[in-house]
Amino acid sequence: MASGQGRVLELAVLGSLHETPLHGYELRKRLNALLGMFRAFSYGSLYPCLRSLLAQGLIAEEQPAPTTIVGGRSKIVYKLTAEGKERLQELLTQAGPSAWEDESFGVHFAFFRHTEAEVRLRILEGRRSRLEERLDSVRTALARTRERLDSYTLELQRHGLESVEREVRWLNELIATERRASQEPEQETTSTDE
Amino acid sequence: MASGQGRVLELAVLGSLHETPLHGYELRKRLNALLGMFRAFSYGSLYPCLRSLLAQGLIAEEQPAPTTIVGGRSKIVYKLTAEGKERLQELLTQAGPSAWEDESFGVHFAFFRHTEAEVRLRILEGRRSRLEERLDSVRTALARTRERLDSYTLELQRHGLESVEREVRWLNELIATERRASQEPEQETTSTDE
DNA sequence: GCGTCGATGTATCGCGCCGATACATCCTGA
DNA sequence: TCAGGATGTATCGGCGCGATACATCGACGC
Repeated sequence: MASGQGRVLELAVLGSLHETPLHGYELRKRLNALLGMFRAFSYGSLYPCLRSLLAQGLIAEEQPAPTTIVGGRSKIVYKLTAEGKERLQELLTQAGPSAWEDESFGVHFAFFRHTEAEVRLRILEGRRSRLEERLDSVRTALARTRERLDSYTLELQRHGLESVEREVRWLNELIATERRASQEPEQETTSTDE
Repeated sequence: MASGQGRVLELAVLGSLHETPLHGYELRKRLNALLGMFRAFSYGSLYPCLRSLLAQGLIAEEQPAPTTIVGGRSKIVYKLTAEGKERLQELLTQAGPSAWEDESFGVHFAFFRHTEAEVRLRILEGRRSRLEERLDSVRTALARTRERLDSYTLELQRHGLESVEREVRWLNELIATERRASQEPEQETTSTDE
């Protein structure tokens, strides 16, 4: 497949490094603090990702003042290159399934600050329809079920349905807010900052 | 690793086949109807899993009346063997991290009907403390954050926190119900526990 | 001074499982 | 009549998690 379809990590790393240079260990901490509620980043994917990004020239090692280093303490600080910033912008522009699936939506959302309003809206709507389609399929499957389910299965269904419905409602609010915000500034063509 | 640590699929397949014999396609539909809100089972893992279970003798192919088959229509129906039932019981007895992690908890819960009350309780409590520990780490990381976060990041945190808190509350209710149910047969000690 | 324990730090390996894809048959409807 | 959709089995690439292995550091007790 065309490179970089499912790489959630690439966006996560590039996005984090955009704020400030970091080394692997702290990068992971940041990421888990930011998205720990949704997913858990691990070294097993982080370091290979950093290596790959380094090889692509999207990030670079940053040397601290070498005089202060005494014991040759290894601590590799990475920073975004110009190409990396470009790539990040490119990733932030993409509004496709790779943006609104379970694993990736949170990451994309976390960097919405750097995303264009139009793209934000399309991602939010994409996620919403993804969830609604899931609700549909589960509901119809449930309705077609002949045998009566035990109470645990039922409770699991109920809880799952409720969770997803709740997220849909959350998305509805976000979408409404986005729409409102994009129409409010009649005068002035909005700030195309950075 | 000792075999069968992370295999959520094994339990899912064995558990489903315990109800009634099924073939791959329908097995997947069942599973996705049952757990589609939490995860999506795919053929890419289902068929290899079936093959593995078959090789282990935990499931077996079931022949329909061969006279009615005309065109050599392939439709491989699997059923649980005696060993399979044993293995299923074994899996249902295990209350460990492999039971209360995100991907596996739903599957274990879905078959709680066949699980001992004590094991059910331990899994529910394990899941709860898993979530609380996650809440803790994210909350403290958030509190330690110096820089002020943008509104999107904040909203993501808020939503994530709320979702997890909600699940904890759900678990609390379930645990209370389990406790009540296990004490009902005795005269009540008016337990003011916790 | 000495041991140990936890946090910091980089790195790799196995492999479970997903998504996409291919291919074949059956049924339904325009 | 034939296209399209549901049914059905199967494989391949590869992402990313969990476990693990090291190494250094500061803090603590003793």
